[in-house]
Amino acid sequence: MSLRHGLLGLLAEGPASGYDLARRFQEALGSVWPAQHPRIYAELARLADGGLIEVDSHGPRGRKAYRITDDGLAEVKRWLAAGEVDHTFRVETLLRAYFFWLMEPETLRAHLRAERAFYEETAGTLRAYAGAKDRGEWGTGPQARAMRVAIEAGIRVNDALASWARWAEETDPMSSETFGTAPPPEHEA
Amino acid sequence: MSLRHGLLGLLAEGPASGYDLARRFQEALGSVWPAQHPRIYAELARLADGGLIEVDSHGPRGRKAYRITDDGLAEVKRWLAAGEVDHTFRVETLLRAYFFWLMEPETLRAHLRAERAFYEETAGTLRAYAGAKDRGEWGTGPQARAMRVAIEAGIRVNDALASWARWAEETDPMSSETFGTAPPPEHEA
DNA sequence: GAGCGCATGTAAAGGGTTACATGATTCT
DNA sequence: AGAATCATGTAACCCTTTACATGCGCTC
Repeated sequence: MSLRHGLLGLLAEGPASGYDLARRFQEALGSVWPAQHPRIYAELARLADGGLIEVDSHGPRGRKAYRITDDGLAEVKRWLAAGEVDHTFRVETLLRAYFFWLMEPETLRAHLRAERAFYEETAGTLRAYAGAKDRGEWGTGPQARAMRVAIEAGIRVNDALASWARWAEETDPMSSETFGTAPPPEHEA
Repeated sequence: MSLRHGLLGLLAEGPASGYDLARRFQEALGSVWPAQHPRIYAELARLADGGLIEVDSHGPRGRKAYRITDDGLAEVKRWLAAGEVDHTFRVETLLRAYFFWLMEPETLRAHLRAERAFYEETAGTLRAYAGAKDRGEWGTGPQARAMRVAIEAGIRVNDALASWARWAEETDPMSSETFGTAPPPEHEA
């Protein structure tokens, strides 16, 4: 359950409404932690109930902005400091790989091509963002720096998966006698 | 909802009971797709209800082994062939990176060290598995080859995250004036 | 004044986790 | 005989997704 802490973290940057948070979750964290508005509104109500956030202001069409409280800020920091990191890696691409042996060779090749294209494109997009950050186009404050670090992780992971898909295409492991006879693959960049 | 297809995929290798599947999900897919036994038993009941699997045999202490049906096999293959891959990347490490700016410098350094150690160790373990596979110690059939490909993805992703954590430790982005002034980082292996 | 985007929510159904419960077999 | 482990399930709770519902304010 990290939606709770994700919301607190975003609110630590400044007051925001449920609508804002839904948009920012989608844009900034969407590929890492999807969250739809119903859950966000529900969680905001719970957080307000627990005194971790409070209503900051009322705006135009029923808009309600929340502000993080001292208790709330302490809670995010506690969460970040506590080492209990869940290292589960929920990525469908990896799950599917276990079942490649069930696929027709041509289907598999098409799949790997598409995957590689996707990860290469994503890595490229992230690199462009990173470049903009490095040129200071998004500010140089702590948040911008943290975002830069997060983007770097995204670049490296997407690169890794792109290179994996390329490797899998090239060694064509499911239709040849590659394994059990050939030397282990080199781990190039 | 991929537990359904994960179960079908495992059953495509041969009959198994809910208990078996829970163990295999934990061991083989646990770091990628966690699944607890209550959900597995429930899903098996649903799959049997839909005619995608059927009871294969009854064993010792109430053991019920299931077998995949032709419909079930067709359904996994359909799923694998359909290109609708969800590229969401649910990894808590990445989520936390967005909030690094809320951490004390020493806490952050300790966190990055621990993360790097974890990913390096995991990559090492996977490399050992991969070596065993390459020596043919786990057979050379289609399943073993698919497993090898999946492990390769794990190695590359864990390496990527280890190298990211090392990079973040070294550039110390949250306590220095690295960004907005320095040249972009090199993307070494 | 028509239409779009803002903004909040409820409802229903399903997915996932944790705790509880039970009994059978095998091992020592 | 006692302990460990095999094996299946139910119950409660929470998280997540999708669909439905509503109304305000701005722009054209």
